[in-house]
Amino acid sequence: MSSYTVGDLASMAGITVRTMHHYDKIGLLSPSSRTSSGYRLYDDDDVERLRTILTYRELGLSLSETARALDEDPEETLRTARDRVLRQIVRLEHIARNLTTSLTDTGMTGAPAMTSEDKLAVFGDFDPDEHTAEVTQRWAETDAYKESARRTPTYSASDWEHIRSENDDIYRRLAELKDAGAPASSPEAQLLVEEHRRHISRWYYDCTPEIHAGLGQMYTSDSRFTSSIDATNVGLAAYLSEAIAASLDDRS
Amino acid sequence: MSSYTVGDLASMAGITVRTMHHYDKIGLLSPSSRTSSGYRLYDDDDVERLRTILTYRELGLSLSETARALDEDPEETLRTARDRVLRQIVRLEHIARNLTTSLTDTGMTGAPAMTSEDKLAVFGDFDPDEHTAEVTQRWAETDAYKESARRTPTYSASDWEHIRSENDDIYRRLAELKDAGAPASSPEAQLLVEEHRRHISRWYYDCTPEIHAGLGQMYTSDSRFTSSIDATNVGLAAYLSEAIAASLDDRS
DNA sequence: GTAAACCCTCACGCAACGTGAGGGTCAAGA
DNA sequence: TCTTGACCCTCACGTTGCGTGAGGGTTTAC
Repeated sequence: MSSYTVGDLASMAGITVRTMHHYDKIGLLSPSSRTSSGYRLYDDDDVERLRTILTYRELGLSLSETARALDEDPEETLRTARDRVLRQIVRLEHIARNLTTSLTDTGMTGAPAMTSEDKLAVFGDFDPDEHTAEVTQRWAETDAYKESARRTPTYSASDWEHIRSENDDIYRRLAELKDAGAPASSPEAQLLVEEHRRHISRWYYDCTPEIHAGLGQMYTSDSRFTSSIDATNVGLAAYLSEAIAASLDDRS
Repeated sequence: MSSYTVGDLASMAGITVRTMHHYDKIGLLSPSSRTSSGYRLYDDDDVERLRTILTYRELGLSLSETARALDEDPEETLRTARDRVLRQIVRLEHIARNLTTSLTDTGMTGAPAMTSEDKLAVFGDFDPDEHTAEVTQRWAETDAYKESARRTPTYSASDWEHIRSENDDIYRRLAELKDAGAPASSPEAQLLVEEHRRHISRWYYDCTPEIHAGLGQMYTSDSRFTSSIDATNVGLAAYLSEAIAASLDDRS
């Protein structure tokens, strides 16, 4: 059982003593003991906790989110974090693509990085998927959404094409299952449900299973969703909705 | 010549009025005029400037950096920004891969998630940032880690493989040019020089043309570099070195 | 025995705005 | 004309995650 001073731990972790003080003050990581003269003393458990904290921080969680995550299921946290990281990657890739074209284009006018598509994108002039806008709207009030509410990235035409085809693919495969008579709770369908959730998480917003469940309900209760989805295959909306509901039952 | 109020511009750009006020106060974007009653009025030039500002912000520049960038060479700014974005993508991709691995592993075994190894694995032994590599090192020496220290599998083997193949590819193509008799200053060679620089920027550190030039000199003056590069093709180190030097002459 | 190297607790500063408070301004409708 | 609601204005304090001293004890090494 070894113990460390603030300085020890700070240099080990590559952070400053001030950061340790800060984590102590906000109650995120308090030393397990103090010396008679008031020096902070951390033990191995504290080290472990700090490691976890720093991991979450690296993943982009705020300190309050980290505090919550420490009391929750690590797997859930990691899943959420990964979805977030993936969306971040998509966003950066989009930016990088535009930067590259801007750089290789001869047009070095006064306004940099601004292809006409960019200008539209920045000002959100193109019309994004109506349904997602609706969804985002509805969920904008929930805490779950607020937490990870980053601006929705602006996708290019080719991005949208890609997203569309990915989406169509999921619908198509799901329709095949449905027509083959597989129950909505079957493992095959459940895999597609998870893929569907990840699809939304990756391209739109952080779709937790709970939010996904809310979406699923709307697929049957909101006719705009229903008709949109049933355009691929009649009855698919209901099937998907049922499958999503089943996935939740499965978890609990 | 149209003019807009703060609210107009804010809603157009998808930002808040407060943000506009802020940009005004810090002198980043002040309205070109005011009404008699003090309302801010922005003209088309202001709109253009705001667009550029938001683009830079999107690229991750701070507002002070943005202010500087507005007065500088757009191309240089974009190049630096892109390198930064690319490195960021690499970092996130690495994290995402490891998160996926952690998730599927724990999911299958049912083992408690987020062991010490997991946490190290998320960032692992590949980290473009030298500093954090040292930090990881120091972590590994704590008692807490030693206790539970089983060897962490090298998740980054595939990363390195990828980097190696990318590097080899550049060398190979450059060697072809050399053997075909193309001068080091030829456009084809220069394209590869740029690709080489970007390769380094993407995987290792921010390699400015100046740093690149320094590297190029070492390729001939430091035998360790020379022999390593000449392993692909004898004389390649000198050729690459010359090509890099030529790229600098070209710029000035 | 003293100097260097730690540690402590305030407490203000920074970025980039969010969020009211308290109060004018402007076009539209009763 | 008068009021209502949707704008606009200027303070000015709150937030996050610390940085950076200020002023002052404590420990350790020579």
